[in-house]
Amino acid sequence: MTRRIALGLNAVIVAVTADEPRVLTVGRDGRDGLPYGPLDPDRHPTLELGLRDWVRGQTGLQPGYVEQLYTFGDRDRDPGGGDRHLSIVYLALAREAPTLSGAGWRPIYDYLPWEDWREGRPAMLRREIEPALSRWAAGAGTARLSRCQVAFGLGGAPWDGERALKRYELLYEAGLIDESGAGAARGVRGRAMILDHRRMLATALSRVRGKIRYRPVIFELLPELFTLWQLQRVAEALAGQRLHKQNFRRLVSHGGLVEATEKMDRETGGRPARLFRFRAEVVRERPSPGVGLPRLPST
Amino acid sequence: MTRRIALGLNAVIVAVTADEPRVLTVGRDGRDGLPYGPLDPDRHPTLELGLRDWVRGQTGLQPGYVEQLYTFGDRDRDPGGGDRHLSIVYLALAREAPTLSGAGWRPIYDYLPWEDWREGRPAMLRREIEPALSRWAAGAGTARLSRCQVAFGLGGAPWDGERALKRYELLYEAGLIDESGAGAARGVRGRAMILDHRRMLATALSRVRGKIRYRPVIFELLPELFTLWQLQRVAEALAGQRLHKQNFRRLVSHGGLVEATEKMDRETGGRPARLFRFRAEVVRERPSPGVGLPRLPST
DNA sequence: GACGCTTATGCTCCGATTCAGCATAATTGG
DNA sequence: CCAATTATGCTGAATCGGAGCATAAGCGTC
Repeated sequence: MTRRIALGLNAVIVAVTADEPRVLTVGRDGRDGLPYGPLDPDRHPTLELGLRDWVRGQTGLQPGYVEQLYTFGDRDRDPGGGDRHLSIVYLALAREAPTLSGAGWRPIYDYLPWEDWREGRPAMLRREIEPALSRWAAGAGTARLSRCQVAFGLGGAPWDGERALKRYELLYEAGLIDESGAGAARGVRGRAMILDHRRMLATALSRVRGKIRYRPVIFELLPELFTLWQLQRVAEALAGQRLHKQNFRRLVSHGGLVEATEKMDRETGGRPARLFRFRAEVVRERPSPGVGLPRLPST
Repeated sequence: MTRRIALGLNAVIVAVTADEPRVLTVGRDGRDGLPYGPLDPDRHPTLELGLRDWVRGQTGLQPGYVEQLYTFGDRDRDPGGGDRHLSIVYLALAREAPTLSGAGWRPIYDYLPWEDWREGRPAMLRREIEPALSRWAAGAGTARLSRCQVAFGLGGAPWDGERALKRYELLYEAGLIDESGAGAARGVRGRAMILDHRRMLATALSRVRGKIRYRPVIFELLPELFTLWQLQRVAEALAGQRLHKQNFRRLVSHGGLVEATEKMDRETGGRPARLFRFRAEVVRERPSPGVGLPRLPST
């Protein structure tokens, strides 16, 4: 035997444009995939530099913020027999910019539509996902049912945006995801990706939703100057839920996360909005500065 | 050229005994290291199973809770020339148990003594670390100084337990850590480990301190039944700081994290303490149940 | 220019949570 | 019985987060 190990680098590059969170994808065989390239021990002194190298080459983009997300290496992700394929996945935050042809920005919620609660609870949850999960959990002990309830906020449990990965894994395990091989579900529960790239996306969404609460990473997605409404729309896009406008303003301004400038934005349609900028000093004042997202009570 | 890639698995196994957080180490060449073994693509269907396999073989331990921590792969961690060494590091939580000879439990704060604030601010911070960092930051622009202040809670910034990794990295970068090669500091700033294993430990400490806030993982370190005082001591040991007793009790009990049993512990020396157990149902009621640690105000 | 529409922004009220300390209960060892 | 020790309950101040009202400042229409 003695299979060899192939080590790849993947990037989940996130941007928010037109109030929509998007991920940078590259087309492959007519299906979507994430930017990818093998680690080259000679050319890449660090993993992160290797990743940036591949991203630049495949998409033309040079993201600012990059952090390691997870390393996927289970055997069942190998395409055929032969080598064992591991992938070290990074999360990157960027402002949307033109890309090389072949790459493009796609709404994250095209792939994970049940995660977008901004227009209320997605109807597909009740119409498709809940019945299917019920069938899957029926007669399989209470553990499975309980996992479904916790992940999807059923039976009195609250919906937690940060459990996006758990939800994806449950749907996958239940055979409701294209990638799991059950052709019957084809196209129904969100757009598919190659290999386990959609799982990577779900991992990234979970991480981002958690992270914006306690680290000011959201400003990586915004221009230097922005209105509080723009900031709120980006936070809502990532969190997948609406926020209370006045309270959001108070939290970020009283929290010292932003500071007002003299400039105004007159394109709002109503009263002009003041332009703000990120206050980098906040990390010296508070232990975990981030945008306050509400902990939704139960459904 | 064409260097090959060697893929290893490391475990940071944490337990708390006698009010002291400990890590499981194995001796190598008279120095401490973490349990380690190469990934075997044939024997290990998943990374986690591979890790558990190595841990059991080297220490005799079978930890309950395991999660992936980080993948280290920068070139500068390779011992000599030749292959590129990557390591996928896992965090495990366990109850302390006897181990095979060669392995043993060591206090985490032996390696990272500046992280233990339970007896007040460690004197070494003012006596050794602050002066050395000042010298290192002097004349190197404000960015370096600012990083030191944020990481170590200087100049009005608060001390944040979760920044343990940032602190270790700063000390390393400043040449104040044995492992960074500056022999002058030998033994002064905590016990050393082989390779970059102390960095892995710092990563694990950061993760644990963050995680106990919003996931009930702390119960992995406790027996089935425990008193609230035992629970608090474990939380204090990990957080590296003292907590207010009455409030801690109220947070965990009113928060639904634990439930009282009929049993009592009479070994307390004073009034017997009620024994509690973890309430697993709490994850269905609250989005992020964990033990409440105070966000320390500035120093 | 008055009016209505839209968006921005400031402020209040209230309930929940957190912080700090006091008070009381139930043991043990003299 | 008393003092010491530990567990546990409770109270009041301070803070935070949630929901809404009120006002400001632009636009277009008549």
